[in-house]
Amino acid sequence: MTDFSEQIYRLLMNVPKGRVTTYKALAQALNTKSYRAVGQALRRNPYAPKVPCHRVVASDGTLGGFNGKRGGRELEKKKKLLASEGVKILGNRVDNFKKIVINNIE
DNA sequence: GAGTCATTCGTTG
DNA sequence: CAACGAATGACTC
Repeated sequence: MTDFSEQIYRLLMNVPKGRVTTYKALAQALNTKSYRAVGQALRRNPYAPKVPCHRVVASDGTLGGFNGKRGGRELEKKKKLLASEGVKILGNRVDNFKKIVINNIE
């Protein structure tokens, strides 16, 4: 594992349940410009249950990569999971995203 | 060593 | 208002 993934995992851990993060925020927290890299590490999910990749969404509040990329049926699952966490999903966007999104991770 | 990728921003139609 | 392309850095094979 790389320090990069380690940092992401740590940041996700700092995101309380019922809240979501954006790739941009993570990338900024890691001081990187490649938002993709963040998603890449999450996609592999080096830390399966510890890194709730579904809690990470695009900067627009959309589901981002989990949408229509891989069949999309997992998307439904994630949507439900997020709703279960307190994050309501409208279509493929996060409700109150602006309120639950964390633009600034410690 | 090369290819791929879960994004984002900017510009143009 | 909407859509397309270009840029970037990391991870995997």
